[in-house]
Amino acid sequence: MSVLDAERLHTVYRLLLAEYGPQHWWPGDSPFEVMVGAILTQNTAWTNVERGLERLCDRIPLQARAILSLPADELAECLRPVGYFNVKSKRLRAFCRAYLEAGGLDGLRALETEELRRWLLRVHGIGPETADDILLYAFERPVFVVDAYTGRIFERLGMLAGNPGYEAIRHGFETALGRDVPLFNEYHALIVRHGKTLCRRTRPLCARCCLRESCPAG
DNA sequence: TACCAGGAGAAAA
DNA sequence: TTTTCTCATGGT
Repeated sequence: MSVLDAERLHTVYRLLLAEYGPQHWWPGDSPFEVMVGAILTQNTAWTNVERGLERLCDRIPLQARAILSLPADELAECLRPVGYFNVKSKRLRAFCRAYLEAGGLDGLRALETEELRRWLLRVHGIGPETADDILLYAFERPVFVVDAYTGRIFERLGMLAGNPGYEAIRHGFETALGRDVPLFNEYHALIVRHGKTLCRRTRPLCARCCLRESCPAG
């Protein structure tokens, strides 16, 4: 049973913010760069994404038409440091085609949040987490991003149980916290920061975890 | 050396 | 419908 109540979630947020400080996400100069980064960072460390973006931007401007103008194999070669470069080359091209067909940034901005989310999920290579990354960090829509760290950390805190699934967890956070874009932005970034630092599967259960002494789960 | 990373889609059961 | 497999470079 899940117990994602507002008070406990805010307590965890305050602890994380006190421990790590503001994370200033997303690291991208434009909404389009955020969207590209969201696709490239799937199951990949951000440092690898930065290398790939740098190689890509050395060749072309970071624009949908320019990306599509690159032959698929050359795009993949640019993306080699990212990992999964053949897969991500196809996904990025699919996104760029859909993006242009939808009328670019203005066309997508005109869509209501749920409509935009459905549009994103229809694009090859964009699943729930990537769609929500894009909604929150590129379009500033009040959508909470759930990732593997979220499930891992809040299960350990006793606030999630029984593998409730992506949508249920997302709904739980959004219901408890309200539609607060700055809070969602910082909270997800802090979860990732904490997860990277202390909560890998192979490490002891939050041995030095900043949440341990003040664990909202008691 | 082995494990993991800011997942998603295809294939198999 | 649910579970398992595949994609891949770079850091720890």
